[in-house]
Amino acid sequence: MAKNQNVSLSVVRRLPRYHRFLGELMQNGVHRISSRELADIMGLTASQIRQDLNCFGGFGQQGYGYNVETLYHEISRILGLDQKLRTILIGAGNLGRAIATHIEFESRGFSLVGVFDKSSSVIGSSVGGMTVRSMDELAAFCKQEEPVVAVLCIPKDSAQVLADQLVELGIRAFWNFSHYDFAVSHKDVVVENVHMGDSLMTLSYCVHDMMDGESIEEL
Amino acid sequence: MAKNQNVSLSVVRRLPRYHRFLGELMQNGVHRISSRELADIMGLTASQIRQDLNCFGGFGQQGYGYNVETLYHEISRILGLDQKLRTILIGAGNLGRAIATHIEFESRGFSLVGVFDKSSSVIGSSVGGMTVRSMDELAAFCKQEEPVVAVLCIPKDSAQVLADQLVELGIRAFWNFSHYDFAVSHKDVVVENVHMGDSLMTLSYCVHDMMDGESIEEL
DNA sequence: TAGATTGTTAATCGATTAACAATC
DNA sequence: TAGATTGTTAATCGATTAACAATC
Repeated sequence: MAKNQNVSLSVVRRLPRYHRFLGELMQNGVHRISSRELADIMGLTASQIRQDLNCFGGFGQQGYGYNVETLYHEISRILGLDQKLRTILIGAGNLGRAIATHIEFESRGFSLVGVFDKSSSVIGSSVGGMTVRSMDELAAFCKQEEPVVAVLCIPKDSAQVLADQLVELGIRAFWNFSHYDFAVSHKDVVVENVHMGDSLMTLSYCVHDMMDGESIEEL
Repeated sequence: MAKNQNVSLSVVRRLPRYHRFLGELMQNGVHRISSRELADIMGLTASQIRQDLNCFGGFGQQGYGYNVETLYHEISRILGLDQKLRTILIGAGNLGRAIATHIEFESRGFSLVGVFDKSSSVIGSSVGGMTVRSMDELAAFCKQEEPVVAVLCIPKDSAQVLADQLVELGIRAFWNFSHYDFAVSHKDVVVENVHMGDSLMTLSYCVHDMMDGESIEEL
């Protein structure tokens, strides 16, 4: 039924934001919303919202708008949030521990089943109710537990070395926090990069751009 | 001299990635590179690289290409990495502490000058060589130290409440890790959102999309 | 029914790619 | 000089916005 053939990444990246706003509307007891109202709240155009949603099907009703609960659940389904992709996290340093404890994997379509590190100083310690395992156990663990997703919270060089090995062990998707650039990567493997350093540098540019604009005051 | 008038955000977001690859080339002792070679390494087109760079000036030389060191330093300058924007971090929970210790602010144009939290259980503790301050000290601290950037590692509701107050105190830019959506925000204030939850949900979609494609095997 | 709002097609806008003259 | 590669203009592609007939 779903007509999600080749939906562009631009559209897909907006879905979680729709999901977030619709969840909030639900909490506020709003049951019905038009594309125009939602557009005003989210700072988009009504056209764009209707175009985006119609990539996946006609969820609205002419003359009425959209039912908030229905749309929320449809988007949940489209994103696959009802699934539980078995996930391992590699690198239990500052960042890895924060992500393991801070991120709600379960409500986002994932299930964190193992945490690994190479350093004996953290192996055996507890992170988010999970015992950190040695990298030596990785292969056996993957054979037994069959995780499909790996969260990489390790330095660039380790990521580069580990990537191929993880694909060999059955990993099909990476949530990559390392500075290693997966851009040119394996076929049939999905990579989502979270390059915080890049994000911060972009902010730096924007701050200076804004401040320059102030002093010169162009026409 | 710089002709960076209204450079699109698409271009700006590619600059940190150029910076990263050029830094690596430098480390590998490469002194000269053509747009074609760089494009091959980065998985872009040579046209795009030349277009991007020419938003800021002609850094290359016909028949030769680009000098790696020169280009690296030019991009550093364009991004403002030589500056040190005074920055405070709010929220010393799991994520806040990880960001304070894990992110290299100094090499990215920022200088972390204060960490704040409202919880007495972390106030006074040390994070990345800094003592966590009480939120009660925030106003006085801002008056004295004049930070311009705030990193928000706090829950959505706190962020919503705090945002206006921080702008009042002179904050001009936010690096936002909260689920609060700054999209429709103050004028003359820059916001860079790092919505990890959205990123993870996007990954969920992509994984299912890839796996669906496998079983159906479409023409 | 009349009013409202969708789904969808057409028009516009912006970003990417191709082409090539300029020039090192 | 001849070869290579840029800077820049033109062509293409994709994404966003506008318009409107369909319909609840």
